[in-house]
Amino acid sequence: MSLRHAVLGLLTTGPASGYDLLKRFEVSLAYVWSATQSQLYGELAKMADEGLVEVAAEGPRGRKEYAITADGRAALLHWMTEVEPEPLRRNGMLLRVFFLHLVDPDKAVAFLRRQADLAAQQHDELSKVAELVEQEEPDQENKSGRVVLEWGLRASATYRDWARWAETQISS
Amino acid sequence: MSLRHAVLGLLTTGPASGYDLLKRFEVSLAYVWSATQSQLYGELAKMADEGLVEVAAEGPRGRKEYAITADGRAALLHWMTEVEPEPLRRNGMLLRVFFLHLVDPDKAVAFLRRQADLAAQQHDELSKVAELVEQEEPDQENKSGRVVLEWGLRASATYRDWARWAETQISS
DNA sequence: GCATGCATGTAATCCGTTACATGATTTA
DNA sequence: TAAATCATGTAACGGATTACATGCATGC
Repeated sequence: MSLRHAVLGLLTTGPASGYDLLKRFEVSLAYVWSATQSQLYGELAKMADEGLVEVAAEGPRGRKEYAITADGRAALLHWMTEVEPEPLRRNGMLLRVFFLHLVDPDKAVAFLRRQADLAAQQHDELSKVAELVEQEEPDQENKSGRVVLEWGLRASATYRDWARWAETQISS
Repeated sequence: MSLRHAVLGLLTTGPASGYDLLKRFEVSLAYVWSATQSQLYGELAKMADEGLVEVAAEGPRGRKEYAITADGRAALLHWMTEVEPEPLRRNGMLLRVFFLHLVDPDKAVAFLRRQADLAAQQHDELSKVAELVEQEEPDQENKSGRVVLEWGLRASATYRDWARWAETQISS
């Protein structure tokens, strides 16, 4: 049920079409909340029905620009502060590690090495993003973004270091 | 598609009924892979159809004990080493943080404080589990479990420290 | 005029959750 | 004998993915 809240959040910076939103899901929200194209269009239609958004303008090629309504804004704020985030309960990487004693030790090591490499790579990419962001003028809006970025940096470093440590545990 | 692999992994230690498996999902796999009762029974029936598991024994109250087959074992090993884990792409807590500039600063701080507390609590609980586990005789099977536990310890500590740091960022 | 990008929509299928429904066995 | 636990199954619904389908506008 969070897709609509992600949409509402994105619309707080101004009206946007489904197409615009899709790109913002792919870029800024890539690792925070993902959505497919067909999911988005369907959800926007439902949200318009329910009065959370409205079509503010129509453009060429059937483009519809949606704007958040007062009801939509209220729903967003309620969800942000009154609804508890669901803890994550599915992690395919960890599920594999849980049964890692079943595979050849060299395959287990290769698996962990790969996870460490992926995490290291992600950490490097985020570090580059962080450099760019640090040069921007700070404001309220990008402050939240920086806090999320910092989470990414810390999480990827933790993941990388854990995978390297795990490798030593399996080998011994 | 990982539910079946979780089931196969659990069955490598011996035959079990849907009911047995459900409890193991709730306890050992709680934060690794969750499943509901109706999902499990449905999946076991499908897996039996496909020859990944078989009914090895029947007991009182209609109890059916499932055992992993050679095909099931092959499917599990293939998935473990040849199929890349899906990166996580949805995190409701981070989605809220991404839009945290939209709420009153005191509500934002309260949100982060709560996340820090939850993470700290989880870290404490896992620490207690770790103490118990360290007293067990080490073997191949619990080695994987310890590696997962270590992930939990590191992830919860990172999460806790990040949330405390984020609080200072929002307040300033 | 052709390729690329903009732009929306629908259908089929799968996975997951919630709720309902039923009944046998054990234990206090 | 009543309560707790063991044990399985199904139906309805909602959310997510994949694939299909279509067509306009812009820039080269």
